[in-house]
Amino acid sequence: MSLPHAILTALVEKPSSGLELTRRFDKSIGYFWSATHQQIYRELGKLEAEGFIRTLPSEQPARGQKKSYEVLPAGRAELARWTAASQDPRPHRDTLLLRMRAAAVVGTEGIEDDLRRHLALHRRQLAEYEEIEKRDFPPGKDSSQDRLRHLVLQAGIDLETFWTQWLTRALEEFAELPGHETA
Amino acid sequence: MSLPHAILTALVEKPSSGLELTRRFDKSIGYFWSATHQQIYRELGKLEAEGFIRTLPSEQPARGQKKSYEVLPAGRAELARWTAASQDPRPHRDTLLLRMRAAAVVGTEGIEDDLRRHLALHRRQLAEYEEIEKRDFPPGKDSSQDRLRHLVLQAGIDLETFWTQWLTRALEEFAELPGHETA
DNA sequence: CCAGGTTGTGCAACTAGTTGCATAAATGTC
DNA sequence: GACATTTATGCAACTAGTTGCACAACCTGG
Repeated sequence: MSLPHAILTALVEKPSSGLELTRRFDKSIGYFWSATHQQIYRELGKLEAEGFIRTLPSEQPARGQKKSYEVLPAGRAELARWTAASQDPRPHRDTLLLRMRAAAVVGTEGIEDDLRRHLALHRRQLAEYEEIEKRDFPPGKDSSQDRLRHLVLQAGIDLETFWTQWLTRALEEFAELPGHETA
Repeated sequence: MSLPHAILTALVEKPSSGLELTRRFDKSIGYFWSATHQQIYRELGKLEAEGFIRTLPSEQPARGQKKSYEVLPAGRAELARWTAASQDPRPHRDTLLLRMRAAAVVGTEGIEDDLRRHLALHRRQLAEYEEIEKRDFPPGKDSSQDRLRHLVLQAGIDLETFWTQWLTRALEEFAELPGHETA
């Protein structure tokens, strides 16, 4: 299971409260491991109970009161252990490909608009990644940390590039299908 | 939710028993929507209760006795409805990218072997897809159905190609990192 | 000074997916 | 014909993730 480790990583990078983590999961970390605020609060509770993190001393705990966490040595050790441990790739699920396959047997009626919508979303995401690359990884920034982080971003860029290309191609094929309406 | 629709698609393609479906989910459909046999049996029960599928008449139902299902008109209609309905891409989770990001803060100790292992797995999968392409989509087979199915397979090929290239590049970067052991 | 929005934390219930195990029939084998 | 293996169906319990809602504190304008 990966959510606790995603949180530990985020907290090692910078101690944060639940809401700050939620926001960071909406970008950055969330690009390849999403989580809702409820998952995050629940997990923070568990991680604290296990002695992997603790609340920053300064703040007094009260409901509706900001509560920041930092990673303890045990948490860092657990993160290192998990990172080094061998793991099988998890089976991969993609609704759009499934729908394409269904469309092959029940007809393509209606799916085309959604392909266009997905194409727009992936183009937007790609542009966002390229923006981040320009901002955070100018030439010359190449400490070990920077290189690893750049590699991760590169994976995001390549995946979005794949989707835009594949969707473009799919839409071209659709245009050539018999019975297709040409505007 | 997509599992019932994955099952409907598989059953429209060919009526099957639970175990046959399980086997088909281990390849083909399972390449982009995996499921265990327990998920499948549970879902078959629900789909039957909802009137989307029925057991093939000939067979008598008994535990340990093969029981095949076919799709009813209502099931086909539901599949068509679902296929055409607009859906947001589901957030995407990747443990390996998460571990790379963790490695940037806790060190790359130990992760390299696993990258190599993943590279081998993705190469194998890519080879398998290319085999299927050669077998099932020789030039000239291009009915609408074939073209759509080929498109789906192409996505699989492109994704595995991406992973092999990205992992190769990641391993090259690792080799250049300071403190890296060169054999 | 209080009504309404924003920020922040959190519980409870639900849906989806996984793991482990039980059971029954058919088939091969000594 | 007893025994092990394979084929096939299925239940129960668990883990992971989502959705809907409640609640407290703070901040801001009339």
